[in-house]
Amino acid sequence: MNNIETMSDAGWNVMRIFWTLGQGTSSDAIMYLKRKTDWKEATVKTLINRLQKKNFLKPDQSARPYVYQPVIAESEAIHQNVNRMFDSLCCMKKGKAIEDLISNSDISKGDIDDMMNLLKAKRETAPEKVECDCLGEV
Amino acid sequence: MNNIETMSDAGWNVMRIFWTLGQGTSSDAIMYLKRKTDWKEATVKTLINRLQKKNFLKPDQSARPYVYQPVIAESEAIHQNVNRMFDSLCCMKKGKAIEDLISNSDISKGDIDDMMNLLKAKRETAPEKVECDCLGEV
DNA sequence: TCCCTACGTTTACATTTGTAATCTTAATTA
DNA sequence: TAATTAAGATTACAAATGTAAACGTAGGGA
Repeated sequence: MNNIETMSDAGWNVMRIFWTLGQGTSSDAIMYLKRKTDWKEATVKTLINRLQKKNFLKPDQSARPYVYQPVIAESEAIHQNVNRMFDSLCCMKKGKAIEDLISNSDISKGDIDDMMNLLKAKRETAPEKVECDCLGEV
Repeated sequence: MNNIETMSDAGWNVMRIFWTLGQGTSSDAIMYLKRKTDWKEATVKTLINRLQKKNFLKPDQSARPYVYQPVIAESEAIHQNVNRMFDSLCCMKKGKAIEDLISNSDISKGDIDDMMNLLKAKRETAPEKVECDCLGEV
């Protein structure tokens, strides 16, 4: 619920493995990460350790090798992550930033349809203009 | 063009002042930031300094107090920032992440319209499904 | 002209992160 | 059972970051 802890970039890549597998051992992570990074085994182990300390990963210690499971759902983590980043953007620029993301991302037809419905609804109550808030309260 | 340097969160908030003002002195930044943070003056000065070192801010030193100007455009910085973050997301989840952003952001009617047009065009060539790439190359 | 002060520069220091080596211990095999 | 190995834990260390104090100096006012 209240995960104030923030996930590092490197840690994020480790979590993606466990999110996708559902669960796994450290050697699973090491194996898959070898495909996309040139991290040494020790590096992955460190990352797994830090992820545990931050309570993003929980090991089942009843047997060895431990089987690690994500404590936080991927969708929840993504939600927190992208919104935290957007919080730091100028309000006025968020629309264009989203357009930029749409342009640069592969999106399935289904997701596009969902998005268009969402936008259609949102348009009803959308403001004419969103004001910049970069200079703080008036 | 090739700004490999990354902007810290705190630095980002300083840049927003100069982006919005176009240019300004350190006391401008200190003044406006006092409205949204409880940073000491010294903190803002440090941040300005680091931003210079990273070549995000350039001072006009022909007179005192220096007048600082952004070296990188806000739109460009936002572009780099949001796309870098999206690069770290699972391909398959990007669509939903954008929907999440749309839901949680104030967006003007104009931007919504632009977005819908963009989506309409994008839909023509959109894939049925986007595959997860979290486990690396096949 | 001299001092004060605002503002730029340097130094400080704890924490987080990237990246890894090493140590320890449980488990497997000879 | 002894030796080897795999994997978890501890230690390492530089760079970046958040946060700020202290220092030095040019320019304005007494």
